[in-house]
Amino acid sequence: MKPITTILDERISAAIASVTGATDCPALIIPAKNSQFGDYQANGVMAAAKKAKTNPRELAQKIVDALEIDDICEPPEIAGPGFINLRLKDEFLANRLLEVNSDTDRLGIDKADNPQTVVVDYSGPNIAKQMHVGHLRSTIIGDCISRMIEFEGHTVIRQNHIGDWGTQFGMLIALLKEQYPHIIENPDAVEIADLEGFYQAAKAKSDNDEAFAKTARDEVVKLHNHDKDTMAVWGHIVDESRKHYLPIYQQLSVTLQANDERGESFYADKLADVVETLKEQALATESDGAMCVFPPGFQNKEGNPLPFIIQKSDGAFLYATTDLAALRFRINELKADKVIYVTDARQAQHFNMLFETVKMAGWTNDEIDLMHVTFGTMLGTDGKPFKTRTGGTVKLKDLLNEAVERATTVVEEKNPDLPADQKQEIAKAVGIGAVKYADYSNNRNSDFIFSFDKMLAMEGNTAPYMQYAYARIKSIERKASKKDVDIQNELSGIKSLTFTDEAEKDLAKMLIRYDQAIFGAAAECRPNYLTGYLYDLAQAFSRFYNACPVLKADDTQRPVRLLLCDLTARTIKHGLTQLLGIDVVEQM
RNA sequence: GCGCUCGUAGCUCAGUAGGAUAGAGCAUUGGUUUCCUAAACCAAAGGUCACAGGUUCGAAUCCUGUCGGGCGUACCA
Repeated sequence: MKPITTILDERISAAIASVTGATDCPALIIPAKNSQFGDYQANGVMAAAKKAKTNPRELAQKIVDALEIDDICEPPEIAGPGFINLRLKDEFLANRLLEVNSDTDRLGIDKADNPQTVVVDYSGPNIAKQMHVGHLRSTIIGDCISRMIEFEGHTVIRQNHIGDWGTQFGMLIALLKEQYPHIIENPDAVEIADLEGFYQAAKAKSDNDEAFAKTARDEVVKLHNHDKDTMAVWGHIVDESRKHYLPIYQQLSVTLQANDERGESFYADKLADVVETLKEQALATESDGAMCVFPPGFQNKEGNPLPFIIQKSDGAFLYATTDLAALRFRINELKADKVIYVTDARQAQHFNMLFETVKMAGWTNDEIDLMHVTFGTMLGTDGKPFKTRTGGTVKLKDLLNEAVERATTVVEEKNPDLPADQKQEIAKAVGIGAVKYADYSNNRNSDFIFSFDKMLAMEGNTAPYMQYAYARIKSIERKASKKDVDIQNELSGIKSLTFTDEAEKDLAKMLIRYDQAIFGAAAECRPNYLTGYLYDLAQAFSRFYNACPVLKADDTQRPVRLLLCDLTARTIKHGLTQLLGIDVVEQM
């Protein structure tokens, strides 16, 4: 279905063109800022009047006179300096709602006309270490972006650019070989429960033991030469690390799979060629012994050109080199039309230089959209970077477990009589949902203060608020049979709708706006646009629920209300589970 | 120094191309439960959108400057 704003925009833009002759004056339709102004407003008339050098209110009148829109709206009103205010006709709203309602899979949202291939790079844990809170934002924001773009009908290629290569693996391999001499023959027999602890031990040993440090360096060389024994141990480390982070993805309902991994190791043998190519193009030059590209517009503290270093003076490659190789791969091999990097804002300069270098090298073109989706830092309630009480890094596993524990307490309090396994299911959905939602609902560019108390207060714009709205609808459905209401029968019998209460109409108007919420959120990679919509929807439902009895309504009102309930539940469920990866529960 | 980013109610935050009287939640005050889940609903109060200029019919939003916070700025990722 064509979005309402698009329909209105086309009609009014056409009217503007017919009156002024200008075809470059869009109507600028948005949902009305204030309900007293109707349902939608056109903001474009003032700009059009300026271009045509006429009085905006007079122009608005001419546009309204030329406008053919009475199949959709009540007679438009002109207000203020030249706004055109539009109010949907009940009949149009009702038909639109029926149409959305009948589309079980996509809720009236068409797939993209021109599907693209979109590479989304997110999460990217360093596998020698546990996932900590720093990985949370990239992981879940990237996941939401992937889900939204995929739902729009594009082909999404998820890339988990894991840190699985480099000097730290030399140390790990050296220590493993030392402690488990048989690891080469039978790596699977060696279980590394605490990979990070093991890594810390290896690092400490390397700092204090010169012989060990040399062995570790030798292992790095062997790694680069794909020495069979060393690779076997390395492969085992990667396997073991997967046991740590895949369950966390599962717990978070993040869609990343093992086969989305394309880590640094994958690009290791492509790095020399990256440097060679850039040298041949005379883009890479030597400076202080390092191979550097100098994209214009960047400078260092001394005011000199800032290098994008692609090879260290000792010959080693860096993450800039790997990112160059990865981006070239994504464009050439994965055929990306768009590449989205989801990392924190501190890396903005790095990605600007990366994109600039790739443009200079001619590896990309104007058709390909390279996008760095940034986000701010997660802070503690003291406004400083989020740490444990003792000042350590907060492990993601611990944080998620605490969220579920706290949610368990709330469930016990609110609903002590439910079966234990159901309480556990609710606590999991609420706890994890609250953590994810708190992140999604913020503007991702802001630093945000992580507070269990705030997110699990479960009031306001939080996941539990929406989960609760959903559960209340499910409760109505459960109660229906006891009151001799056959929901399926009533719903399927609906041929037309008549609204009898403002709360019904307000809810209906929210329900037909889901498409816009998704388009806006996906286009700008801003999950908070989607959560904002879902919150508005849940609020509209809560008001409706409060004002309009459903099961007790009479035969003329009940089918409409049942439909509103059913579609609200489906929309909330779709938004939460399909796009945000947050579970809903039947009861809470 | 240069660059990026932020500064909105007591607190935590929204504010989707420059649009109308700047919005939520928490906290505060008051109201709603013989009724489908009160994890809810309704209402009141709360603002110099850091500050100063500018652009224009109109600025939290764009430009310039100032102040303040965070981050980045040559071989970590």
